[in-house]
Amino acid sequence: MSERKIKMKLMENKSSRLVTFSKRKSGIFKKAMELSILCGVEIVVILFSVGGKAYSFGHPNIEVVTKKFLHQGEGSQMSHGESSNDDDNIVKLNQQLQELKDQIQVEKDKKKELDKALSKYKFINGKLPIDNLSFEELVEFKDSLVALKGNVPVKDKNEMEAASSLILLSENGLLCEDLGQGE
Amino acid sequence: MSERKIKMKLMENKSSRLVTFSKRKSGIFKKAMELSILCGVEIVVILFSVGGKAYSFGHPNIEVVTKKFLHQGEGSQMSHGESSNDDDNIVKLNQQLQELKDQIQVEKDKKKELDKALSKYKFINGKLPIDNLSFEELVEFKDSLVALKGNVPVKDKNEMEAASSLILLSENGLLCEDLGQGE
DNA sequence: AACTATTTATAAGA
DNA sequence: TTCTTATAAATAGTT
Repeated sequence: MSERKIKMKLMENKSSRLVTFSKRKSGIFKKAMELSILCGVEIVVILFSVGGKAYSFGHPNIEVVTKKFLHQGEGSQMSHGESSNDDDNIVKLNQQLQELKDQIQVEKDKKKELDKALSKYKFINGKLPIDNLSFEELVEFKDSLVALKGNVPVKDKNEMEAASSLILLSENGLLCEDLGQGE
Repeated sequence: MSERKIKMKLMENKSSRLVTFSKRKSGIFKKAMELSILCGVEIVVILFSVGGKAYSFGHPNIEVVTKKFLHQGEGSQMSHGESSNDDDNIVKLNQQLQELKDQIQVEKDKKKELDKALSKYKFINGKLPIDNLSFEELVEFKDSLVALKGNVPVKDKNEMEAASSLILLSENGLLCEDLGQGE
C-alpha cells in the first residue's frame, strides 16, 4: 500500500516537485476563480517558480487589485511580512541580500573544506597514489574528514591517532604488522 | 441523495455566501502556504471582500513578491506617484536576490555531490573502518572521486581497476602480498 | 497525460 | 460562529 499523504516540507525529488508545482498551481488558480465567482470578490494570486518565472491569476484585474492592496495595505490576516512602504522594502531586501551572501560564503567554505580533504587523494591517470601519503598526511586527511562530518572533534594529532586510523587495517590483515606500532 | 454540489455562480443567499467566503478564504490561504513549502516558491494571495476589506497571504514576504511581479518586464507605470528610484532599486535588488539564490543552490548541489562521495567513508568513533570496504566498494569510491574531479572518465569497473588502486599500496610495502586476490 | 487510492475541502445542517 | 457529516474535489504516486 503506497502512502499518499505527504509531509509538509520541501519535496526532495525534483521531478515530483515540478509535477506537484504544476498541479497545485492549477488547483489554486481554480480555487481563486471559484471564490471570485461564488462570492463576487476581488482576488489575486501571484506565483514565482523557483526558476523565477511568474504566474498569476486576478479577478477582475490583477494590476488594479494588486496596486489597491499596496496602496492601502492593511487588514492582512495571515501576512508573513508586515512592511508597508518602499523604504522598508529596500531595507528588507538588503537584509535578505546580506543573508544570502552569507549563505553563499558558508556553502563555498564548506565545499572548499571538502575539496581540500579530497585533494589528499590525487588521482593520476586513474590511479590512487595512497603510497604518497605520509602517516602525518593520512591522519590529517582523517581529521579533516572527521571534522567535516562533525561527528568527532579534532583533538590532538599525535602518533596515537595516526595508529588508530591504521590499526583497523592491520587487524583485518590489510597491513603488515610493523605499520601500526604508533603507540 | 442530497445535492451538495453547487453551481458556479454568485451565491444568492447572503449568509451562505459569507460563510463560504470565510471557509474558502482559509482554504486558499492554506493551499498557498502548502505550495510555498512543498515547492519552495514565492506566492502571494490578495483578497478583497465585498465590503472592501483586504486579506492577504504572502511567502516569503507579500510586498516584495507583489512588487517584484508589478515591476517585472516593462509594464510598470508610475501612475500613483511612486518613487521611480525606489522601484529601480527594488527591481535590481530582486534580480540580485534571484542570482544569489541560484548560486546558493549550485553550491549546495556541489557540496551534496562531495558529501555523497565521502559517505563511503563512514567514521565510527573517530576510527576509519577501511576494513569494512570491500574491493568493490573501494573501486566505487575511487570512481566517484575521479568522476568528481573530472580528470578521468569512469570507464569499466573490473577487477583490474580494483587492483590498480591497491597495487600501489603493496608496492610501497603497505599491504601484504596476499591482498590483491579478488574474492 | 491519464488513472486511482486517499486525503482534503467544503456545503448543509445542527 | 463552530462542529459534524455527506459529498465533492484535489492530488501523490503510478502507469
